Amino acid sequence: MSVDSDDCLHKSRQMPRLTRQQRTVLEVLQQLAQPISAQSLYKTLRQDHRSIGLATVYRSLEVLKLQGLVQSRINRQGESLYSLVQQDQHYLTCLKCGQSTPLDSCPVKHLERQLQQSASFTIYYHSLEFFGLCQPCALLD
Amino acid sequence: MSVDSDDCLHKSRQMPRLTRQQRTVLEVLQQLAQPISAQSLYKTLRQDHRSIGLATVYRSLEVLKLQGLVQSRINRQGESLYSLVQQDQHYLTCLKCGQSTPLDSCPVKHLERQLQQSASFTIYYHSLEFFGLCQPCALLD
DNA sequence: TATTGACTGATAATGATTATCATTATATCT
DNA sequence: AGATATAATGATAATCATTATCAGTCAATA
Ligand SMILES: [Mn+2]
Ligand SMILES: [Mn+2]
Ligand SMILES: [Zn+2]
Ligand SMILES: [Zn+2]
Repeated sequence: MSVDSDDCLHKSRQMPRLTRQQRTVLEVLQQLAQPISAQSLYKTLRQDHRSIGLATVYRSLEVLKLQGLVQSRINRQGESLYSLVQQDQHYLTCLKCGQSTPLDSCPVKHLERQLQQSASFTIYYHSLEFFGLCQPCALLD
Repeated sequence: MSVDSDDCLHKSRQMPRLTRQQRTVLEVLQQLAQPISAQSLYKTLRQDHRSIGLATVYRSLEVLKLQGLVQSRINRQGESLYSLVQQDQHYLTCLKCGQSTPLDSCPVKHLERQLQQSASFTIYYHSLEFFGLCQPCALLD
């Protein structure tokens, strides 16, 4: 009889329960539909009067990634954007103007499952992005 | 009758011929089998006594990307690595130890051609990478 | 050859991320 | 519970790849 039902969600080993700050960071990501940078997340929390240290924001995101809960991609300006792993979004990005258009579905879901089995590697998420020129930029030549 | 055979390689418009520095950067990438950072490329050229300014290295790489000749990906430390677009390499990367294992072939070549036609977007290259835990790191739990 | 605009390189500025370290919270004992 | 060891936090400083600046140089064209 489980007294603490939350335990069911975790592996048998001494998987450390998430700290208050780590849960806060996770909640922000859950409420957001879009990837967000660590800096923005930090500022968002300050405005909400739920401030946590900037270093802790970075550390929490790292922990959550290692748990397989959070993923990151790096935008044009070299800034990391974080989101839940279940957000599985991919983009066409223009090298000239930087505009990103999302694809309407993930083309490699199946491939990931396939790889998962062949390789001795636990896959948490993937990144896939196409780069080139959008129509307007291509016309300028 | 073409007097200058090199012209055949370029589009009709006034595609500016590459400058000496831009050609130097391109040559380094051609001789290398591995992606290289702008900083390393800069140092390599210094040792070769073919020095060009660091800013020019960055600018040249940008020009070459816009020409569809060069691609970049961002490594674990947030540093951009550059290579020729024809190098079509993808990795499994461990979130804990950072070790990257290359895949032995590109799983999305066909997909790229398919997208190219449907979308009004000129695709130069793509990035695809899988993240998770390698066996040793997964065992440590 | 003079004019014009693009390219270069030295250097300074930027800004996201990481390192440091004293403090605080949490877990593990007796 | 109280004592002790261990991990997490937050303020701040340090790092370092990249970008901005700007004066000087090169290259094309008339
Ligand atoms: Mn996907
Ligand atoms: Mn590929
Ligand atoms: Zn564009
Ligand atoms: Zn590993």
